Amino acid sequence: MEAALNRAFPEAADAAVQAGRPLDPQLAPASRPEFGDFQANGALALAKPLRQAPRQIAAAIVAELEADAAFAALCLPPEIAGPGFINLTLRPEVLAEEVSRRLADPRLGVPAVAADAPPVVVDFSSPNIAKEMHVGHLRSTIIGDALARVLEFRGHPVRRLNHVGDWGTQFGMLITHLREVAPEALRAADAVDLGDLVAFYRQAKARFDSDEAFQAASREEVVKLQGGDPVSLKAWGLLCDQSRREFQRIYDRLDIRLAERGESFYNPFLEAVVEDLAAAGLLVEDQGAQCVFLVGEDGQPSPAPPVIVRKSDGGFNYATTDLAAIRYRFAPAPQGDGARRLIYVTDAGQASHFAGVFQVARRAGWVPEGGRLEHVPFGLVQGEDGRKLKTRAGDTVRLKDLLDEAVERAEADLRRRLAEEGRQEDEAFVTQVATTVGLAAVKYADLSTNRITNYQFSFDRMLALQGNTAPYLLYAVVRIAGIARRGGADAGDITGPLVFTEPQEWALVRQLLQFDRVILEVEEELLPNRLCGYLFELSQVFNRFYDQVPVLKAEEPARASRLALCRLTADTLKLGLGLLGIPTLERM
RNA sequence: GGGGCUGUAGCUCAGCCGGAUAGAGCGACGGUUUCCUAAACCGUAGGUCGUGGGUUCGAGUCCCGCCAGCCCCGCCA
Repeated sequence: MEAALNRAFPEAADAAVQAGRPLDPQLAPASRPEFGDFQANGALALAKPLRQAPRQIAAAIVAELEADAAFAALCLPPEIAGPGFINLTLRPEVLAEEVSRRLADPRLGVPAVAADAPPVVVDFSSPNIAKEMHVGHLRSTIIGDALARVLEFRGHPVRRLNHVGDWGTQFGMLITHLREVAPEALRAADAVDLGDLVAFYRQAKARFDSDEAFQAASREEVVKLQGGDPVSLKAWGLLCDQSRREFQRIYDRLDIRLAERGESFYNPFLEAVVEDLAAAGLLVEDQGAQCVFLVGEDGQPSPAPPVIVRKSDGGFNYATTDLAAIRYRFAPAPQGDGARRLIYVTDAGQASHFAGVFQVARRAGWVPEGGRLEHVPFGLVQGEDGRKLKTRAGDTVRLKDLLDEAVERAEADLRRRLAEEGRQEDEAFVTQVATTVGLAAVKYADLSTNRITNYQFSFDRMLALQGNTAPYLLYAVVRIAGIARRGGADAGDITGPLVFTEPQEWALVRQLLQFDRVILEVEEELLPNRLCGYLFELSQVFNRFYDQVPVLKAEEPARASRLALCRLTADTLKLGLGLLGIPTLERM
């Protein structure tokens, strides 16, 4: 629809400006409903260069538009408003036809990219082995999954990579410590449970920070591990397996698919990374470490600390691993992923790290023509007191506990409602609804705010039944399902043209037809909250329609047209929520 | 000290390439149910968009300064 308008507009615009200069019509969606569907603001900008009144310029453009048959078939006569805005309104029959088309289209009007599109890497979640997943992993996991779903729906081959922390100094610490306090954990699977492992890790970290002998032993252990010592490798493998199973429980619960490719995967490439950088003349030795110094936008040396790719003790660090990952992901198969876009979903605190690493990768020539390298930062999860979310005891909140509580609260809420309404439902229903609503609430609350700002976590707000929340959206789907159950099952076979008369119907039509634009925007901007905002508005518009316009009791042909609108609304909500990783319900 | 992010209604947040009268939700106050799930809908009140300049026909949005909060800053990730 926008494309068609874009085709129609420049022709007229060019004609109008034959005597002048190139023209940007500044075509945009209307800022308010009473201005129609689109508005063109270009006339205002031209007033000065053309030395004409803006309304006069607008009138000239409108005259050209009206002479264009293709335009006239699409839009009602344009209106000039205010200081010189041109307001465009699509013809009702054009809108109705587009609704019909989408009803028959499983993609709901969203185009798919070419079948041979190159892979996109989405790097997200990335917990550390030997630690439990905590609230800090929540946002990366949920946002990363939603972005991956949107990109997959668009047809991109997406590599969902879990860059788990399974390598490096931390393992030296942990193995060294375990060797002393719980050697059985290094020899047999599941000798200690993960909770204990977490405690051991904490102890190891404390010793590492305070005990120089322990520090040295840990470093030595890392060297042995990186050198392929079989005993160390065996211990490492056991620890990884154990953590992996715990992570998988969370992922299964959240319905998140993820391929593990931890830091250790890049181990064989680290040496080559440093060699590449040396060959490119980027490497400088400083205080015994191999560094790449950064430059500012102007090409002058940057005051930012250098990226260290080889420590003074000869070991590699995370920057080296991240560089190896970039190199591998852009490199053509089979020695790489052949990707053209890398997306990193990590907290905003790592922004400067990624800025540095990305710059080094570019200067090393690893980023192909047209390759995109994007850090998708997000803010902290805060408690309702505005500080970093902690348990009452002051510990970090385990992800498992957080999900449990959301589901428990959803269940309590549901049972209270069932009692109030005197409804009888079996236990399977209660479990199903509580699980779906609770997890949906957690995901949606996170996704619905602009990710860059800190996010204030509140069970009460996310589970609220009104407002921009998962339960509100799920309820809209349930209402439509109710209509379908009571006689709307034939809504699929509309043969004649759709007929709409009520303003609430047109509002719903217009909202429904925005879906494709929103998806393309999320694909580009990587902001899932845009999709949430759209779905919330769609639910609101639908609820107004539902409240004020009868469907099943309407006379034909209105009844069939309204049923069709309901179906397209349900399809859009289900698809949209699905792209956020949220399943829907028929009843709740 | 350097860098990044944030600052919009009492609270939580939107605000798209700079467009017309600043947008929701919650909370407050008032109203709506012979009707498809009222978990809904309608209305009222509530704003110096942190602040001072600048650019522009037009600035919450772009540029510069300042203030406040949070985060990051060489061999952890």
